[in-house]
Amino acid sequence: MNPRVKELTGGLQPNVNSAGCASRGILEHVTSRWAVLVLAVLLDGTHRFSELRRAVGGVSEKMLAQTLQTLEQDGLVHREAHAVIPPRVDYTLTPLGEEAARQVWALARWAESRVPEVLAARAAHAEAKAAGVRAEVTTRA
Amino acid sequence: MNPRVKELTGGLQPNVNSAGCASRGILEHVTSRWAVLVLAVLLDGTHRFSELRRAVGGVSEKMLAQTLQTLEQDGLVHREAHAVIPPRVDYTLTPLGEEAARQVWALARWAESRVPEVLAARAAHAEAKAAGVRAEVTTRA
DNA sequence: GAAAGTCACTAACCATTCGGAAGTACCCAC
DNA sequence: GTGGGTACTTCCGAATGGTTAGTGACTTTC
Repeated sequence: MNPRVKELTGGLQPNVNSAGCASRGILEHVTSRWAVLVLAVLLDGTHRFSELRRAVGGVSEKMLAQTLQTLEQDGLVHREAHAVIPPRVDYTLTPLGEEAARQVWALARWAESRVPEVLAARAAHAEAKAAGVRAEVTTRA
Repeated sequence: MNPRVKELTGGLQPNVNSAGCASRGILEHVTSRWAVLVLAVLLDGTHRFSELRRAVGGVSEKMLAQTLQTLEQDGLVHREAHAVIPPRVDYTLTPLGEEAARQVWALARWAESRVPEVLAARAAHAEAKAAGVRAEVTTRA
């Protein structure tokens, strides 16, 4: 496609780099703070609300409920409410959700495997900053 | 390992599901709103600040600067400032950053490929909600 | 000369989103 | 009666993000 035409028409293909593109919103949902963790946990199979709550350390019931609702709306998670008391709701990944979950699961494993390197980088950066060696491009008077 | 012992000691392996774990922070940084996009763009190679600003639609200079700083501190991005006027700063993925970038790049492509399905799910969900078919577990009086 | 432009940030202030705490309904156990 | 279980919802404050203006050192234009 002629680049000028693409620029004028905004392009016909989804592009996460385009601010108004639907794929941007989808990506934002999937990579949001709690969704990443919830999706990865659900890869183990169906979970109840309280099971998810316990599995994902630090999440509040509010944020969990909110996250699950978003994932359900996007069609990534299937919610099944049982007509029982106490209430029981099961959450399961849809096929679409599984695709996303596999990817964020790998990302989570990557983060876990790289803790020493990142911690070392942070320490080095803090040290360099304390020594004032970071090049200053725009110097404050 | 004995599950009881693991529970008491908090586990020795990094685990994103554990709220205080360093890997949680790493994952949060990598999956933060603008980092995902910046990492994916940098997979194409070194970029200047202004190039990144243009490539990632919708990001402000403030958020871009903030995101790049975080990525630099985590050791995912290498920042190289040139002693020239106008200022010129180049950003390049480190080997560590490349690993993360490849994963979020794949996720971005996935999001782009699944726009129709997600939009359909959202429409179906809105319709079901309007029809009031979502099962209510805790009914308001 | 003044004004505007380049670039990569930073500061100040306001807007939006997220988080903490409490509440909801209906049951059971002590 | 109190407290527990479950899956949410509501209210209000805290935190983050967005907008706007500013910074410095130069260059170009009028």
